Amino acid sequence: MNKDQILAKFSIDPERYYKVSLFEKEGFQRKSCVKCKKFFWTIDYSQNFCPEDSENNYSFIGNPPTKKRFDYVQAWKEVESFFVQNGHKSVSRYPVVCRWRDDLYFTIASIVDFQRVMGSKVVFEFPANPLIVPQTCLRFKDIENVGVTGRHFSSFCMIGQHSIPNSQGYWKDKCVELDFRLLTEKFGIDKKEIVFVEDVWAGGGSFGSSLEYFVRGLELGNAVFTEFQGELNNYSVLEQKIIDMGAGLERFAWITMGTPTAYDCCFGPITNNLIQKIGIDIDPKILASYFIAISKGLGAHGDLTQVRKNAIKKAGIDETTLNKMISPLEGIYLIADHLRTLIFAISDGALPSNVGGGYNLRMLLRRAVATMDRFGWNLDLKELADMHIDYLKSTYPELDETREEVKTIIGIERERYAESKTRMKSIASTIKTQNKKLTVDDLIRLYESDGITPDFLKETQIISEIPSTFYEKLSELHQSEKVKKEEVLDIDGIPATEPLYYKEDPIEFEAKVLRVLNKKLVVLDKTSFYPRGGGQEPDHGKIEDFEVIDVNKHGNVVVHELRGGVPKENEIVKCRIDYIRRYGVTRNHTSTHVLNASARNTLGSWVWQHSAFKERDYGRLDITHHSNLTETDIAKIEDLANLTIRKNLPIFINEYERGEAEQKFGFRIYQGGVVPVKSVRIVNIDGFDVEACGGTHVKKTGDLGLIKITKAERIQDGVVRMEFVSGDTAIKYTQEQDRKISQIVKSLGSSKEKVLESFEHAMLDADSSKKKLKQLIKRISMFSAQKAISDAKNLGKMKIFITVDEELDEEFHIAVGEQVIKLDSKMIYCALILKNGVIRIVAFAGSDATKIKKAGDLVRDISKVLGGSGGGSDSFGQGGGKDASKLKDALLAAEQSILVK
RNA sequence: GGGCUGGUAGUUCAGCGGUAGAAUACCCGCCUUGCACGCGGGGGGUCUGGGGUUCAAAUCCCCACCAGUCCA
Repeated sequence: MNKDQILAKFSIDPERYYKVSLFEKEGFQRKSCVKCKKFFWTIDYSQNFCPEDSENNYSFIGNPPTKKRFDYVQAWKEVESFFVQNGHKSVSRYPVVCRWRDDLYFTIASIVDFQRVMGSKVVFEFPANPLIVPQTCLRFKDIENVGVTGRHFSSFCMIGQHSIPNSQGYWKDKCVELDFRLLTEKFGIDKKEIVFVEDVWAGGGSFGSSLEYFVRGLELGNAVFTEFQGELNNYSVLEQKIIDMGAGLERFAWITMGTPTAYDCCFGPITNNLIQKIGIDIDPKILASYFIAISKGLGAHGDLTQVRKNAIKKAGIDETTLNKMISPLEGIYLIADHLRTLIFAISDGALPSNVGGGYNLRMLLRRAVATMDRFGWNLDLKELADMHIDYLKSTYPELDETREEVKTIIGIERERYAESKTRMKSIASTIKTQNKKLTVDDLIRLYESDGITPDFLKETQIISEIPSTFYEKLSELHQSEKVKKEEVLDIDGIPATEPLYYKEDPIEFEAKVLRVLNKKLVVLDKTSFYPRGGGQEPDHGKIEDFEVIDVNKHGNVVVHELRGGVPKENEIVKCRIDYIRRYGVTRNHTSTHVLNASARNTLGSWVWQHSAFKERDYGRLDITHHSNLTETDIAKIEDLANLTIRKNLPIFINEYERGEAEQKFGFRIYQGGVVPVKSVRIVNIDGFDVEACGGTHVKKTGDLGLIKITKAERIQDGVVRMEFVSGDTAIKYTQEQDRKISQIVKSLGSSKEKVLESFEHAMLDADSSKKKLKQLIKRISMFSAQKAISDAKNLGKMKIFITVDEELDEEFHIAVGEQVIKLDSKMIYCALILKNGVIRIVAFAGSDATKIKKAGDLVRDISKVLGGSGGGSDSFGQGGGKDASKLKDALLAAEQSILVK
C-alpha cells in the first residue's frame, strides 16, 4: 500500500476526508495546483499554485507576516499558553534517547513519546488528553543539509499536539480550528496567508488523512489523523483514533523573525556571539536573497550542491563574499546545531561511541570539530555548551542539572578525536614517505579500518584523484545482511501460565500438566518456577522425580525443560524448586540494582544498565561508561554498594500503570530495557534506586551481606562489564583469594605482610638470571668453540665436530657454532639437541667446508632419519625430528652425509 | 548489533615459518670554551596472553585481552 494510492483515493472524496468545519466557516476554497496538481485549501482565491510552487514562497525572509517577533524560547511560551488556555495539558519533553522502544535509538517525533510496543503491536498511552509537548527530536538523515539549507537541524523541537477523540479529546474539526487560531490570534498571521495542503500518512499498519499547513511556502505543521487500519480496498476504522499534529518550533520562531535562516533565531545568543568572535561581516541583503534562493531551490530539485551553485549565482555572490561570509556562517550554524543535539542526547544518558546510536553522536562532535579546524577557529565547546544550556533552561530545566556531565563527556570525546586525528596524520605521512601507489582496495581498507577518507588523502596530496570505483566498492561491502532465526514452539491454544512466583511464591506446589512437547518440555497450568528473563537465570528443581534443567517463557506460557523423562498430560504433579539456587540468583539480582545505582552515583549520570546476567553464584552487570574503570572507581562503587547494604534499606515491589510509573519515577526505571506490558512492576530500593523489573528480589539490602566486584573490563566502546559475587559467595570468594595468597607466600618463603616485596624481589632475580645466562653464553661460547675445534675429527679439507646435548639448547649451540666457523673456515659444527623427546639439529659450515658440504643439506639429511625435516643456508641450517630413538642412526647419518658428500 | 585493522626495544615502526631488526630517545667515550652537530661504543625485548599446527611460530590457525575504525 503506497501513499500515492491512498492520496488518490482520499482526494476523490474531500468532503469525507479533508473538509473540516473551519473551511466552511472561513470560506476556504479547495484548489488544485496548476503545476503539481496537489489539492490545497485557501482563502486567497486568486492563488493557483500550492505553497511549494507559489511565487511568493519564502518571502517572509526579511519581511515576516506576523505582528510580533518571538525567538525560539518565547515562541514555545506563546504556543504553550495558547493550548493550555484551550484545555490542553502541557507535558514535559520525553528523553531523546528512546528507552521505551527497542526499534529506535532516538525519539524522532513527538508521537513516539506515547507509543508503547505490546508484542508486535504499537499502542498509544497518553498521560493526558488532549496534550501538548515540546519534544526534542533527533534526526540524522539530512545531516548534510544542516547549516546549509537554513532550515535543517540534527535536532529540533516538535510541538506535539495530540488528542484522542472521546469525552475529553477532540477530532479533526477542533484540531484544525485550534491550529488556525494559534496562527491568527497568537501570532497575528493574516488568515489569507494560511494554506492547508491535502496529504496522507501511513505507517505501522494504520493510515489516515493529513493536512499540512503552510505560510508563505514554509510548512509549519502537519496534522495527521490516524483513523484506519488494513488494506486500501478493505479497511476498518481504528478503535482508538489519534490526532498526531507535529509542528516545528524552529519554524514558528523563524517566520515571526524573518531572519535569513532559522538558525539565526533558534540558538539564542550563540550565533551572534560566534559571528563577533570570528569576525564575519554580515550583509543582511545578500544573505536574505541567498537563503531565499536556497529555500526556493530546494523545493525544485534535490541536489544540494547544484542548489547552492544556483543560489550563489542568483544572489550575485563573488568568490570573496562566499569565502568570507557564507561559508563561515554555514560553519557556525553547523557547530551550534550539532552541539545542541549533543547536549540533549548526553543529558539524557547517551554516550558517543562506535556502536549503536552513539556513533551518530560521535559523528556530530567530529563534524563540529572538523569544521572548526577547517576554518582555524579556536572555540571552547564547553563555553558554547554553557551558553546553549543557559538559553534553553527555562524551557528544559533538566539540562541545567546535567550541565557538568555533558561538558565532561564532550571534553573526553573531543580529546579522543584529537588523538585519532594525530594517528590519521601519522599514517598518512608514513604512506607518503613510502611513496607507494595506493589501489582502490588500499583506500577502502584505510577508510574502513583507520577512518582515513580519500578526501583527506587527496588534501594531503597522497593521491591525485579519488578513483571513481571507490564509493561503488564501498557500498557493495555493506549490502549483505544476516537474519537471525528464533525457535518457534507449538504453544498455540495453551492458556497463560499462572505465575505463582509473583504471588505466594511457594517452594513446593501442585499443578496440572497441560502439555508435553518434544518429549522433554512441559507446560503447567501454574508454576512457581521462575523462567529465564531480564538476565535472570531460571529456577531449577524437580517436577515429580524429573529434574528441571531450564525454564523459559514463550509469550505468557512458561515452558519447563526436564531431564530423565516427563509426566503425562493432564496429570497432577508435585513440584519443588531448588530454593538455595533461587536464593543465590535473587540475591545477585538485587545486587545488580544496588551496583547499578552505586556506579551511577559514583561515575556520573551517563551510567545506565546496558545488560545484566544473574546466576546462582555470580552476577554480571554491563553499564554504559566512557572509559575503563580504574581501581579507584571500582573501590568507590564497592564502598557505596556495601554502605547501602549496611543501611539495610527496605525494598518495595509494586505494580503501576506504565504511564503513572513513568511520570512518578521518570525514565530511569527502564534500566533493563523495554517493558512490553501495560502494568509495570516497580522495584524500589528505598531512597536509592527505582527500576521496572520482573525479577525476584530480597526484602532488605542487608540480606545481600556483601558485594564484591571480581572483575571489570571494557567489553565495547562505551560499555564496561562488572562481574561480582554477593552474600556467602562473596565471603567464599575473599577466602579463596586469601588462600591463594597464602599459597604464594608459602612458595616464596615469605610472610603475608611482605609478600609484595618478596614477589618483586623474585621477579628481579629471575630477570637478572636471564641476563646473566645471556652473558655467560656469550663468554663461554668462545672457549667451547675452541674446544670443539681441537676435538674435531680432521678430514684434511675439512674438520667435523658432532655433539649431543640434553642440557643446553639451540641458543647456546648457535652462539658456539657462529664462533667456530669464524675461527676455522674448515669446520663443520653440528649439534643434536635432545629435549622433551624431540631432537633439534643445529649445523654450521665454515666458508671452506661449504665447498664440500653445505650446512642446510647436512641438516636435511639428518632430519630425514629422525622423521622430521629441516634446511637452511650454506653456512647455517636447522631442523629436527620427533623420533628420538633414532639418535644413533642420526649420528651415523650425519657422518655419512658428510663423507659421502 | 555486524564487519575491518592493528598490538614487536622508552617511542615510531620494519620483519610475516628457519640465529629478533632499524630509526629515535637513553648511557659511556671522542671532538668542542659551551651548546647544536659529528664520530665510536653500549644497555634496552616472556615479539599482548592462552591453546593448536610444525622438527621449528613474532610469523600460520583458533580463543581471549587491549586499542582504533567503518556500517546499520
